[in-house]
Amino acid sequence: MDVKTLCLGVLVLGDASGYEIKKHFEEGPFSHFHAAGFGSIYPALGTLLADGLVTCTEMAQEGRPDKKVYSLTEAGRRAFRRELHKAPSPDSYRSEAIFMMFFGDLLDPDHLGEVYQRHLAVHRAKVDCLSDPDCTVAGRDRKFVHGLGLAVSRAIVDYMENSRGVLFGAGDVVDEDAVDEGGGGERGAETPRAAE
Amino acid sequence: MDVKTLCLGVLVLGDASGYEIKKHFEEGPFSHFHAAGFGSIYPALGTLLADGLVTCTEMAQEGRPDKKVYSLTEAGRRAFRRELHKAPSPDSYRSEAIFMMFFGDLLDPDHLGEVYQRHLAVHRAKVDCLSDPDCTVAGRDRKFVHGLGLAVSRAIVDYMENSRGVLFGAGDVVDEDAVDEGGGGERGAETPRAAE
DNA sequence: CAGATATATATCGCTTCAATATATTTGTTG
DNA sequence: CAACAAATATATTGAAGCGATATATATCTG
Repeated sequence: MDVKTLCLGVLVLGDASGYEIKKHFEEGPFSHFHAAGFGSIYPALGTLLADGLVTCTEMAQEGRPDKKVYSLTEAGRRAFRRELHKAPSPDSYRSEAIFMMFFGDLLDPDHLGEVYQRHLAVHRAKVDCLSDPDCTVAGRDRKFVHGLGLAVSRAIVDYMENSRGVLFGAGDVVDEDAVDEGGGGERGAETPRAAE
Repeated sequence: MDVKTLCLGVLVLGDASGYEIKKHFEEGPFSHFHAAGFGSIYPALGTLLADGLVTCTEMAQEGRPDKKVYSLTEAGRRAFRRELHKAPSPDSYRSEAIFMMFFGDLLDPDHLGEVYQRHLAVHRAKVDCLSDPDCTVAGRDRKFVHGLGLAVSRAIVDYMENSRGVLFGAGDVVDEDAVDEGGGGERGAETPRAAE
């Protein structure tokens, strides 16, 4: 399944521009199980347009740059359903943070603590986001997928909180305040201190 | 973090050939959170060799084709530790199966049931594999990562079993024996013909 | 008023992936 | 025992995708 199909999937939910499609992968309901960057979305939309699977309406807006809003055609909808009926390729999960923790014995304890805290913070933020009532979705299948994402993130948070000692060794607990956010400045909300 | 670093990580665990490195990503402890194919492993090993981060011993074995066994050099070990101290890039999880279930309303009910059963079977197999005492690893950090993988797979299995009704709708239960897989076979099992 | 952030599209080069080619041995099955 | 499939082992190639970057403008923040 390529980026073309992913784009068709977003367009099933409603018309969108390339920029908005990317936001769907970053923030929307797709963010838990797929991703795509500009470098693949724009060429994909070009191909889809050439193949007649989408149409494009240029919206010259005052202020912001022109917006190219893409809509699914009937042929596009059919092509999407056809793709959905193929056999799914196996899941792939990649986590550099977990890779680093796996080699924790080679790591500077401070850095290990930072990687651990950051990873935990990311998944806590995900739980918060998915628990937010604003974020609820319509339709039984959407609800199912939403719940699955929440269950996984909760499992990660629970495990990491309860098995902290396995990673850091009992009696050798790293000072938690030392690993305060400071310079990183990405999406991670402030780190609520862990259970102790 | 590129494939070169991933290969160095495998070689930290012990000398290996390209073929064996790939098996580590398919079956070993890395399989839960990373992957790499031949098309990236062999070029990566070539670069590492040219950079002096690994050495290569050609083992002319009777029977099977020659085996090129790679070993980490001191420079390689240093380079690996340096890489490990960079900031990890965010996790990425991609699942075509979940994508399909998300659009379950557009799917043939048979195909939806198949995708669901297959996905559940894959994660049940993962739980079995990780619960197997043969599979236990040494070292507190390895144990931590191992436990994390198990926790996630368990959460997926539990959620999918308990929330079956959300996806399929109460009263419209799909026959379970139709797509049963048994415990043992993992990905390679025979493909029951899909719709089309 | 400066600088950062958000909206919006697009391209380039490098990395990575899936498929395929080659060669040999071991296991299976009719 | 011949025929075939599967495992062991390395390598290449073409296509796809990702990260970084360029461009342009508007709004928000200090």
